[in-house]
Formats: sequence, C-alpha cells, structure tokens
Amino acid sequence: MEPEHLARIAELEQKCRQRGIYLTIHRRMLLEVLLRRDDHPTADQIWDAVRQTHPEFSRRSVYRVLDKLAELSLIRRVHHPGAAVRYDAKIQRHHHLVCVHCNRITDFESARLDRIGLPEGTPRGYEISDFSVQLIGVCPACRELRQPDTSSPTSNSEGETKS
Amino acid sequence: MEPEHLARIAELEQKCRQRGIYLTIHRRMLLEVLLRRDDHPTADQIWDAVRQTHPEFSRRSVYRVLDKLAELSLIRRVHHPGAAVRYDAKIQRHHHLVCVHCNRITDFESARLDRIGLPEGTPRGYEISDFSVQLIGVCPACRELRQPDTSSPTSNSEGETKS
DNA sequence: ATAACATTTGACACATTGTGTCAATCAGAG
DNA sequence: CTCTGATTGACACAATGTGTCAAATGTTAT
Repeated sequence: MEPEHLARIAELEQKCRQRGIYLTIHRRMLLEVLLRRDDHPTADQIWDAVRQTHPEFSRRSVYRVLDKLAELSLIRRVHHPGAAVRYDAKIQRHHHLVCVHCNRITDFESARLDRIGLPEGTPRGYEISDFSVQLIGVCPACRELRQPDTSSPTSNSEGETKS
Repeated sequence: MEPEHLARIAELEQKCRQRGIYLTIHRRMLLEVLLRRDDHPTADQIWDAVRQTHPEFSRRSVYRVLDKLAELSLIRRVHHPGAAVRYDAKIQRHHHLVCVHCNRITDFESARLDRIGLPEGTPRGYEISDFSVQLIGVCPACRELRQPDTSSPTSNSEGETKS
C-alpha cells in the first residue's frame, strides 16, 4: 500500500483511540477501498464493490461506516445533485463545476481559488476546517445540445463525476 | 405580486419562448410558490403545499417542473446532505456552512466571498454563471457534544484557518 | 376560432436511496 | 479469558426519484 494511504489508515487508528470508538475491520476496509478509488462512488456502489470479496458486509453497515468516516473527516461527503450522496477520500482542497442542465459535477483545481482564504465574519462558534467552491453553469456538452432547436433535457440522475 | 416576482415570471416567459418550450400553468405556478417561500423546500414539501389548493397537481409533475426550472436557472438546486434535493428561488449569491458532524447546512452571507471572482483558467467550454462557497467544519452544537480534549486539527492537509 | 401537432401532464408502478430497531457479534480493557 | 458496551446484520420500512404511455394542454398555422 502506498505510504500516503498508510498514513491515512494511521490517522484513522489515532482518531478512533482519541475518541474512544472502536477501530473495526469495516472502518479500516472501507477507508482503504475509498483511498484506492479516484471517483466519487455512492454508498451502494461501494457496497457492490466490497461485497465481491466480502459477502458478509451488510448494506446497512456501509451506510453507517461511511457516515462515521465522514464525521471523522477522513473522507468527505459530496452532495451531488442526484439523489445519492457520494463519498470521496480526496481530502485535498478542490472545487466543483456543477452543470445546471445535466447535473454532472466535475472536479476543478485552481490554485487561486485555494487561496481565497476564509471570510472575515466567520460565524459564531463554527470551527471551519476547509472550504470548497462550486462553480455553477453549463457544461460544454449541454451547451452544444442547447441549440435553438428543441433539445431534450437529459436530466442525468446518474451524474457520474470525473476527477 | 411584488414587482421582483413579476420580473422573474417575465423571465420565465421569455426563456420559454426563447427555447421553444411550453409555458404551462404548472411552471408558472411552481415558480410563484417558490418565490414566495424563503426556506429551501424539498420537492415533496412543495407538492404538499401546492396540493392544498390544486389537488390535481401530480407529484410526478412537481419533480419534472422543478427540474426544468432549475435547468432554466430560474431556481437553484441546493444539495443538502440529507437525501432530498432542495430548491431555492433565491438566486442571489450566497454560501453555505456544512457541518461534517450533523450534516446541517446553514446559509452564510459574506460580501468578501461574493467578490472572489471566477478563476483564471475557467475550464474549456464551461459557461460559468455563478459560484457558491461551501465552508466545511463543525457547527457550535456539535463542538459542544465532542470531547473537549480532541483539540487536534482534523485535516492532515496544509494548515487550515480556524475561526 | 379551429385544427393540427408536439410538448407536457397524471397515473401507476417501480427503482433507488436512506433509516429505525434489536438481537448477535465484535473490539478493547482488565 | 472474561466482561462490557459499541458495532454490525437482518429485516422492514420510509423517503426520494424515475420510466412509461395515454390523455390533456400550449402553441402555431389555417
């Protein structure tokens, strides 16, 4: 396993000890799975992947463990326009392009956006650890489709993300 | 009706004509309903409200019409951490505080964030119309619930600003 | 005003996504 | 190894979103 991933696993161990919660094989395994992926899988997609080798893994637990990992800031929830919440182990700061037409989200890196800093009047009591910018607009594919002629709106609920 | 709302209705009419799609009473009515609300209702919440006076309004249509209005940029989808997508007629730029612990989202206004401007290397072909900043952290309520000795910063990435 | 025609809606069924509950199991401490 | 409380698996269920197609509606041309 890559050293970077090992460090994240170690971080999981540390946080579990620190907070007095159990370091279960489920938590370790799901974190490893997410670290190896660079897409933004949904909980059910992760379940499908994990079941291949570990059929005893229950769907309910996948949902619970992902929630817990997100709570520990080891992974991040990506709030996708489709119904499904998606998860991402890429904690590094990055931003999103959101197409209002097809609902697709694309990752977007920008050193300048990374450096905007946090606002002056940070709200009372909030402990901000990071931020992410959503750029809202129309993606190239949808711009082409949107010619004067009536275009069928391919409202894409699947909305796969590209990294 | 307020002049501001009338203008938005006119915008709907214009966009429908422009794109050759029908201006139905459903589309006009749902836009009006959303303009009058200042929360972020889900599709089903809107359906519940509309059914009171118009029982013939089908749930299916509410979902379809909201999608269409969002596609026309007349309303905006708010990607709430819960399962339900929420809709907002407040197109004015605003930002969000996201609690990684309880998943709650709070609106956040910041003149400084409003002015960060769009990134230099706007991705090929994208037509960006607006942006929104998500501030990720822990809300006051959740901070209290957590053990006081867990003061170590969460993210292993570069130094984060604290409020 | 009316007819023609493509778009949109309503109804129904269904798929997808997420959660409440509780007994059984497991991780960690002694 | 034993004990204890946290965690999981199973089940049912709630909540949310979508595919389909006949019927209704809006737009345009007549």
